Amino acid sequence: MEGSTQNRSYANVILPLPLDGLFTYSIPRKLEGEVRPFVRVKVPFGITKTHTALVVTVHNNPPEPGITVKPLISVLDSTPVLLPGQYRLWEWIASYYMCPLGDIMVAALPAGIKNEDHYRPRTETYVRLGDKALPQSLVRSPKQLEVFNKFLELGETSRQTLQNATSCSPSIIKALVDKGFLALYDKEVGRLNTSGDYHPERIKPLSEAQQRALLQLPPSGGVTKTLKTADVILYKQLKEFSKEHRKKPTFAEETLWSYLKGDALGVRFRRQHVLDCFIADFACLTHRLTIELDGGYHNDEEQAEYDRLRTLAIQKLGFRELRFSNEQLLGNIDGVITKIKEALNTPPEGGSRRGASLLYGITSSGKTEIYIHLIKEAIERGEQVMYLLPEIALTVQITQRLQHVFGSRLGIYHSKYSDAERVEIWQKQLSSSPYDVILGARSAVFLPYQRLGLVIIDEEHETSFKQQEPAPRYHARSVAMMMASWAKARVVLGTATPSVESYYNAQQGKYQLVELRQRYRDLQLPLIHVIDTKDLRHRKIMTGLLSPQLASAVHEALGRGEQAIIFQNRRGFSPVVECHQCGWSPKCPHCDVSLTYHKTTDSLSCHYCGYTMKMPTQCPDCDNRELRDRGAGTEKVEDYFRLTFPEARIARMDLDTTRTRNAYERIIAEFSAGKTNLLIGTQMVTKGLDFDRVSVVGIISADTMLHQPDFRAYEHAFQMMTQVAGRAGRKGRRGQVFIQTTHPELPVIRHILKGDYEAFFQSVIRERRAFRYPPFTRLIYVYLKHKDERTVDSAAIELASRLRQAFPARVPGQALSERVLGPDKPAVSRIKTLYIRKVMLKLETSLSITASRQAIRQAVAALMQDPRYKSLLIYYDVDPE
DNA sequence: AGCACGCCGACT
DNA sequence: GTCGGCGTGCTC
Repeated sequence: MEGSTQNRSYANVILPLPLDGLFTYSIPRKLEGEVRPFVRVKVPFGITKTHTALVVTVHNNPPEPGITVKPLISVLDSTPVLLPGQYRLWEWIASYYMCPLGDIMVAALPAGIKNEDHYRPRTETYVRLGDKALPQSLVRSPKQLEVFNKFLELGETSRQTLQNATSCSPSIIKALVDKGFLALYDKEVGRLNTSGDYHPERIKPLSEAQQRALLQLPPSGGVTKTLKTADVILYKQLKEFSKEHRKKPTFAEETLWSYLKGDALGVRFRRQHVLDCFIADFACLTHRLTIELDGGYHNDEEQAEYDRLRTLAIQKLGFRELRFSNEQLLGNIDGVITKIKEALNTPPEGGSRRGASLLYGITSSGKTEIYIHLIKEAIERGEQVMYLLPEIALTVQITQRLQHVFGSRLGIYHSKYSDAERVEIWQKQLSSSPYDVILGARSAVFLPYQRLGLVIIDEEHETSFKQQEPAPRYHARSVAMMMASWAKARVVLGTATPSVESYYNAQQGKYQLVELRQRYRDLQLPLIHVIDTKDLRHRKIMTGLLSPQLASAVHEALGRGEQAIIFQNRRGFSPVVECHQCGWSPKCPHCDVSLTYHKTTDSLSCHYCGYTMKMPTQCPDCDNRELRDRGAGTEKVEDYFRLTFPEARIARMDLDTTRTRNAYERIIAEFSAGKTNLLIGTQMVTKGLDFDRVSVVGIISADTMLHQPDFRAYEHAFQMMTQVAGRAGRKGRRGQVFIQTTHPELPVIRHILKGDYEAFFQSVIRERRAFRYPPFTRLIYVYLKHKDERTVDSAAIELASRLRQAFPARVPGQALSERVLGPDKPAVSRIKTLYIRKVMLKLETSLSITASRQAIRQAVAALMQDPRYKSLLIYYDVDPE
């Protein structure tokens, strides 16, 4: 706008949007001195919006003509929020995983840094009931009605939540607002130092009367929501309570006191599980905790609560706990550590990076002791340590243990932590006194590290290190190894069931292989039985879900006061419901999947988009009342066990029972304490939990794992089953594992049975080589999405042929040498009303990645020239799991 | 992503 | 004739 172009400077920034590339803004004179790389700035974007962007470069080159430059609005930081090396990592991820830089910014920065000046409250658009619903204007469009019903069900929520819950476009909500049914307002969320993400408003549904009045429906009208009266009452009390006590000590403290004194309000809080949400808050705010509560408890429950609070205090305040447990030491620990250290300090021939070690140790062979030892040494050298674990393995057991050893030098970082806490850790890592050790899930790779010296990736084989759904689809193991190589840091990969890639690398001499073959105190490996369910069913010996062998083993174990774990890798009651007469089966209206029946809620739900409906009482096609369910999920397994073992104390652990903040830990704690003795669950039960009294593990059906249409199916099946099997048999008795399958003859099963990883690896690697799969090739999936099926289909066919030109088969005419496969309809070929196709690229590792990526981008760009494909959505999955 | 613009069909 | 659905394009 101003005339002078002298000395006028510009900033190139990243926006937290799924857009590639940087945007250029001019820097107003008065802000010139403040804008530096990696400070956040507020910028105008589009006609109405402003965003918090991150400055990457400051320069004097006016942008190309035709681009209008807007001035940035303000500068939010006086010091950078990123270390220089971090941006390099972002660039690497964006290019390697073929995703927009903006998506990486979204994934990397905690929301509090990303969205606003984190010292001020952040606002979110919330939806409430409109005040002037026009009497005659009924909600006519089915989409609007769906959204509105969802709103009635959820109560006041953020606009985003409502949008996600219904997978609707923003315009639908806007339409409802225009009609006066809904209204929007800004709400402050995510204040610093509140760790619960609990918003009382969220649990306030509308009364039935309100709903009906609003919808102008007769009493039996379309709204079928059961109101939770208790929630409303609770909410009111919460509100009044907080109003009264605003000036006093924090709400959380009062609430907690109220509970501890046992007065009525507190008791109700307890019963409602609301208290849990405040405990972390409380621990975060005050030191008085340990002093005031000490000795003040009367019974076991309070004692347990106290222990929990103390743990939180240690975590949140860096409070130093001076109690050390007697670490059980293995006889050979010194030898092992010497060997690892040797490996870590000797770079492989010709390589510039430090060596990486693959620590292959069977369950309870003492891997954690080794990590602790290595971490201590790294700290002594003045280095920082990044310790990655899969989300589900980050349990109290492991965090407490490290807490005991490293106290305030340890920071914990994962998605269950509130945003405020994540911001705090981020800030601390930027400061002059960062945590020496970060224990975290995959997103911990994005934290700033100033002097990274050791990277530990535990449960290295876990597929959850690879992010699946929103971009960036990165593999934390690969990212961490990249970081380590830049920082010249040492790497330890630990696992009881190495991934095929890592073990192959070890064999090739890229990693040093360290094996721990001895189990702690010479614990015996469990005895594994493979049960041929096809045969048993055929001979009518088995009719339900359980073979007689497994049933009697469970029976005996429980009788002896021992415990059992039952694994079924599928949640819900049954994955398919079907009409007995005409074969009709309920499908998701938005996705290409059958709806899963959930008995606890008597509803059908889609595990891809979250769509839910009531279970119909009769078939809508032929009115037949007999709807049968096929297949079994954890709910059905639970039901079955309750019938078969009425005396058992059963707990179920899956996504549905662990929704709330502390449910997971509670289930584990109860099982660990023996309050329950039969644990039924999905993958969650396989993870790093050490129970002493589990003598039987049952795998209800191995078939679901073996039949995945995926080249990694056997690898995953082997890992999963070996991991569950490892839960059996701790002290004393030798554990027993029962694997029920209709394919007992498969080599994988044999390998699991013998616990023979080497043989399993050999058979898999042979196949991978023959069929040119990783680690011999690199896979890139190209996904195409569109709401019209014919459009995606033709686009996918065209893209595949363009790619085939760029990547011809190595030997023309020989199917096995194809580099481009597909297009395919993925197993779930429609999600959230979009049809999906996939083209697979199988590229030799010898091909240049950079050149390949460019060729792919070119092919896609050429495809997008076609006006029919303008609303086509394309994204990539590099190194899919 | 999210917002505005602009084109179509179903109502006053 | 207009309202409001929905598709398209653009954002420094």
